Amino acid sequence: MAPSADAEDLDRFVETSFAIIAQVTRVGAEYDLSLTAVRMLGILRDRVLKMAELAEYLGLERSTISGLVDRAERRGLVVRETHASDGRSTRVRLTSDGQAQVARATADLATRITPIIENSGLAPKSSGHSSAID
Amino acid sequence: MAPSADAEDLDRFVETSFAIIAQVTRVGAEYDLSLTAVRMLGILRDRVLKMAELAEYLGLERSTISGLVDRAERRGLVVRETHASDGRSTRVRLTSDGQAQVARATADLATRITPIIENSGLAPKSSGHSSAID
DNA sequence: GGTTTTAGTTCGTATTACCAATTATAATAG
DNA sequence: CTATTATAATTGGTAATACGAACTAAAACC
Repeated sequence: MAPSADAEDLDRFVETSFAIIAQVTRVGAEYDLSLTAVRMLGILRDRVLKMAELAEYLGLERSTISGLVDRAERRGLVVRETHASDGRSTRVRLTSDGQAQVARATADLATRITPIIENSGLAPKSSGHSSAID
Repeated sequence: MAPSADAEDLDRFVETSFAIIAQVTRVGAEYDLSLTAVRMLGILRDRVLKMAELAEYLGLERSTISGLVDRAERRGLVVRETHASDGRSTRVRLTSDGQAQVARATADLATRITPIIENSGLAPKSSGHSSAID
């Protein structure tokens, strides 16, 4: 089950990952979004999450998420919605504008990432299929 | 040549990359090093570079590198060496302490990354071989 | 010698991130 | 049913990260 990777493969995989993140960062920069902001918007593509859940997904402190959402909200990319039955809880949702930007950015990304994969020494494992970007 | 990736593969690759970077970030945090600091030290593993070259490798401004190297130098991980024949040029080199930390961190990383690769839907392309982590 | 390039640094500002403390709401105990 | 405890998120303080513009110092060019 799955030909496991040796030390060189690991190095190559880390290297390729850095290259990809560099591209994500670059595309993000074109939209004036940080890597973290891009990650957050990517996660919110198909979900509505509470602040604490976002923190969990991103591996960051709740206080960091507050600022992150503040800035995204100020730009109209996301909105905060107060939970009906629990007044403490806030849920974050992409606006339609946010959705549009994420869609465009994702398309840009695909273009940039393809050549990296082709030169990575890594290949998709035939067709397993089970997408989602988070 | 090389079975090229479809849209789902791209998504999966981006997702896996984020997962890996999250692990690199986590291991870095254990050594109190940022993702960028880890990248820098990784690059310097087998090289001595000028400030401007480091900026190039990392895709950052020279002014950012100044601060980054400042902090790493303050901790004894790297040293600045003035070029003999060109008084403007500074070269950055890992100290032996820096080398030791990078070696340890790299080993830690391998442990954490292996399972991600196994579940990534991606596989090393047989044996091409040509390592290096930068 | 004087101007122009090149290499790095410094300064001001915004973002990112952490931790500790705080506010507001909910749940639980007595 | 108030009083305590727990949970959700925010605020404030600090450090690191990153940028661009302005600056210093050392070459290179003419």
